Amino acid sequence: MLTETSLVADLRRHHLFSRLPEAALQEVCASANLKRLPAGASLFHQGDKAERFYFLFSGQVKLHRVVCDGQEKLVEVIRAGESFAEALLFTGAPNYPVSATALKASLVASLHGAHYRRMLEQHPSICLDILGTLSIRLHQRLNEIDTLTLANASHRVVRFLYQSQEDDSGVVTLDVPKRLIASKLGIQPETFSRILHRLIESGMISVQRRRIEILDSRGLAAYQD
Amino acid sequence: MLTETSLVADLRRHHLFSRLPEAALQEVCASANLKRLPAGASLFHQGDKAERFYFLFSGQVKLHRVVCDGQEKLVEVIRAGESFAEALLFTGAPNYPVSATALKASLVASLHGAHYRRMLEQHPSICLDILGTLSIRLHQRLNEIDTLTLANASHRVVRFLYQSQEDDSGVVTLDVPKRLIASKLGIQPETFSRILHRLIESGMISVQRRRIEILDSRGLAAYQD
DNA sequence: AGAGCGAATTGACCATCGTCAATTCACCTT
DNA sequence: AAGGTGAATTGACGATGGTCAATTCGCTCT
Repeated sequence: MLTETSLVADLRRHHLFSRLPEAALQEVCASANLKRLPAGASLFHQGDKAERFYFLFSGQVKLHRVVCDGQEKLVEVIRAGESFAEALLFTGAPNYPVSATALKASLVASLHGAHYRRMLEQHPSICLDILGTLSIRLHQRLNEIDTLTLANASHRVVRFLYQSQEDDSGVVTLDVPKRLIASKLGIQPETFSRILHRLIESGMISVQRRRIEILDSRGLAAYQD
Repeated sequence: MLTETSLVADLRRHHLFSRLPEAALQEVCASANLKRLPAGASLFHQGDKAERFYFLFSGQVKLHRVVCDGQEKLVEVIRAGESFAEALLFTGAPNYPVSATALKASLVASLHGAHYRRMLEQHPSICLDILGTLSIRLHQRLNEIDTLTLANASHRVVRFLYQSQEDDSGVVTLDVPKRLIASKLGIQPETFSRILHRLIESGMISVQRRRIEILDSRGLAAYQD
């Protein structure tokens, strides 16, 4: 049960809920659970029965997969104000395709999927909005696949840096450990470290802790090996 | 303008149109163009203004991207009865993120996106169906990203073979040239050829032209290097 | 401030895969 | 049937990136 008005207001700002009539939102909140997760806590595991989806009020959660040889692969980092595991609302898939683990202490709402879905059927106009965001995610994935099939690791890192800078300021602030970035790029932490080093040596970037600055944007673009 | 009843019936079978009222479907057909493409013909290019989406009646179309160094990357092969480029109906993205080229002589309907979208707003219940298929695609991409980040090329090939066998029969029939498969897996044609060869030598599979048979399913599963 | 711990870095070595080139193969046209 | 074209294969070589191990760094907890 979700009652705090500031939290309900947070929900309201999300596209999954923004166009719901007041009564419908109340109903959603009534069937919601609030969960506090300490850093490192697991929310659900890949393969678990998927009945609920989530909204992150504060903190940070990672979605990740375990591939055959036990290696972990980062899929996405969820930030405050974002929902996750909502795609399976629509696929009818019975299990989570990823695991969710808190990176920092987090506050999440757990929502009942079937319940929300019934709500949606009564307010179908919202579907168009959701279609929009889902399509955008699809394109993001397409982009990621591009990155991963780009010939070599340097390409991927450079591309990652480009895509991660906020409003072309040339500044990239990593909000997760470097080894997770490496996992997302499909390379080893050692390789990631070495490539950054090479970029520093050639004067393209500078790195302090988790803050990376792009010094020579066009040089970087041309770097591509 | 699309009038042939057998073609309209084909459209009807597709989830984008199956639940449209008769009058709405008529209207969609009225604004449709029919196009014949010889093998190798281009339908649209990556970056082109995206106002139309497509339905493939017969033949085969590939969606592909060109990455920085001029290499081509296969994204998807479209088969008869499938629609494509429909995701951008909802993203509002102004340009195609991929190129479309006929692999075989093909017959496609070209549909006006904005027109269909207006139709959808009047029949919002269909959106739920579409949400379903879109979500499924999202999962497919997730799977593909898994495949691509799996450590080595052999893993990817083995995984590809598994996923491509029709109903666990152990038979995989490639419907595009091997070099395109290689491109989809993010490896070179030479590497693909060598890996298949290794699998043949160890008795895991047999290959005749484009027909691959999995002989030792569990051995293949264990192969993983 | 110091101890402890995981992350990050660095070095050395080696397997893997990409590249270039030559050859064979399959299919299509004449 | 012969010739031509692009795909597929095979070989040789080298660069790239993974693995293992040792060391340093940075943060947290006492």
